[in-house]
Amino acid sequence: MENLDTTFAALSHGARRAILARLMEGEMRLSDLAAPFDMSQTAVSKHVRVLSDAGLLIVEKRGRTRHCRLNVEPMKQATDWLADYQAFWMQQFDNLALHLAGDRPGAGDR
Amino acid sequence: MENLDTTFAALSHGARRAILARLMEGEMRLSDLAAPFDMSQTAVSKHVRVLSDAGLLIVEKRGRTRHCRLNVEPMKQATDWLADYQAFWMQQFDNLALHLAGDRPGAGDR
DNA sequence: CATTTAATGAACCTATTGGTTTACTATAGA
DNA sequence: TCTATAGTAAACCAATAGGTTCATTAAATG
Repeated sequence: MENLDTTFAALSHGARRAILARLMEGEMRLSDLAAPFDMSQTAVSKHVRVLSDAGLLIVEKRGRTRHCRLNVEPMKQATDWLADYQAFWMQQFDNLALHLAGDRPGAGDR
Repeated sequence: MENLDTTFAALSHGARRAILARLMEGEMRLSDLAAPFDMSQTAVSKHVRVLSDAGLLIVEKRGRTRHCRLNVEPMKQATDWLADYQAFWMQQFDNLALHLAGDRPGAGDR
C-alpha cells in the first residue's frame, strides 16, 4: 500500500521518532519542539512536514505559532501490518521453546 | 536508536514488504522471490540486500542459489517502539468512546 | 570440457533526502 | 507604528535510493 510507504519512511529517522515521542506528552509549538535538537529550526520544520504529510501529526495554525499534536491513524495501520509478523515470530518462539524442552539430543520425546 | 532507522527504512518500500510477506510462507530462493516482480532480478537482489542489512532476513548460500528466510528480531524492536503509541491511541479511543457514550448533550452521565 | 543458470558487481542515471543559509511573511506586542 | 518573534520559502549542496544494463563469477549439468 502506498500509504505504508510514507508512514514507515517517516518513522525511519531518529529525529522524527523523537518528535513523535515528545508529542505524546501533549501538543507543542514547533519552536519548543525544535529547541532540544542540534539542527536548525528550518530542518525541524522539514521533519514536521514529513510527519504531517504522512499523517502522523496534525499541525494547527494558531496566530503566528504552529501547534503540533499526534494523529494515531497511520500508526495503527503500521502496527496492523506488523501484527502478522508478530503471529509468525510467536510461532517461531514456540517452536524454539519446544525444541529446547524436548528435542534435545539424548532427551528423546519422552 | 540507529537500528530502528534501518529497520523502518527497510519497511518503507512496498516491494520489500512484499518480499517479507512471501517469506512467511517459508524460505525461498532469490530467483523465485524475484519472479512475480516487475523489475529486474538485480533490483530485487538489491532489495534483499537492504532487508538483509537491516537483519530482517537471512540469506544462506547453498550451492549456486541463495535461500532467504525471515529473521524476526528487528521486527520485534520495531513493534516494541510502536507499542508505546498503541497505549497512547487506545487511551484516545477510550476518550472518544466515553465522549460518544456519555458526553452527548442531553444524555447526561446516567 | 562446454553450456546453462543463479546471483552479484560495476557503472551509470535520475530523483529524493537531509541538511545548510539567507530572505521573506505574518502576527504579537511595546 | 515599529520591532521582535514564529515560521516558511527558496536556493543550494552532498549523499543516498532505486532503478537500469552489461559483465562477471561460480555452480550444476549435458
